Amino acid sequence: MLSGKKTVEALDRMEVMYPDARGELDYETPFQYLIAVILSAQATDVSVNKATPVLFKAYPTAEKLAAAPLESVMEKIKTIGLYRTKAKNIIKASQMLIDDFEGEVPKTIKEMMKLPGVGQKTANVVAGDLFGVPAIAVDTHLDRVSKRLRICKQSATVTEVEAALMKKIPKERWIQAHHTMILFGRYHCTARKPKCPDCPLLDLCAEGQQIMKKKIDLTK
DNA sequence: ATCCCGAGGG
DNA sequence: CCCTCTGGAT
Repeated sequence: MLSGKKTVEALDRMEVMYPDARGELDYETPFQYLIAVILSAQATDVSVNKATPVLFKAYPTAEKLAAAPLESVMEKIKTIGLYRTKAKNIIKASQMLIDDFEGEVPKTIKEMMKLPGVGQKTANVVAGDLFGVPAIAVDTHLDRVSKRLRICKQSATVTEVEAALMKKIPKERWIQAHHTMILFGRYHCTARKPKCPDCPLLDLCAEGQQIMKKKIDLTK
């Protein structure tokens, strides 16, 4: 298992690679950010950014989206995928914002998770980015990167990955670490063809060294 | 554990 | 063709 000290060292090097990492979803209001993050589940932010301008032009506020016809919303977000579930979720979530949260995005992770389509990961992202609530949202990239670096064990659940990261990374760095690790995972430590030969973290990475060995063995 | 689910990359 | 994408609900 990678120590806390080496985990921070790994994070430092990732921040050199991605100095100004931040979310890449487009939005204009807190409400729109919440919706965009809900829509980004199992989808690329590129595909979300392609659909949301049309959606937010028609339904820019919780009031508008809460009253929107299901068919119309489905059609506008169809290209994102998982569109039936997501259309229902964002309409219902908008209705709940009006009915239960005075039309505002709730300020706590616990309250946000009452909204349909909002789980631990989405709530962490939104609370962190909108309200500065210290949190580390573990998505597919953080999960993969953490396991390859052995920051946590291979079998760790999302909650366990989150706990390991929170333990090993200073609290004031949690939110930035999330964005940095996303970009590192998205563009460098990719799921399929990770750029291990060109990785500044290779000496810290158990998986990377294993992958490199296999390549050498294959060429042999 | 399984379903949802289109777009893009390899 | 197959895999992956800032997951969540059942």
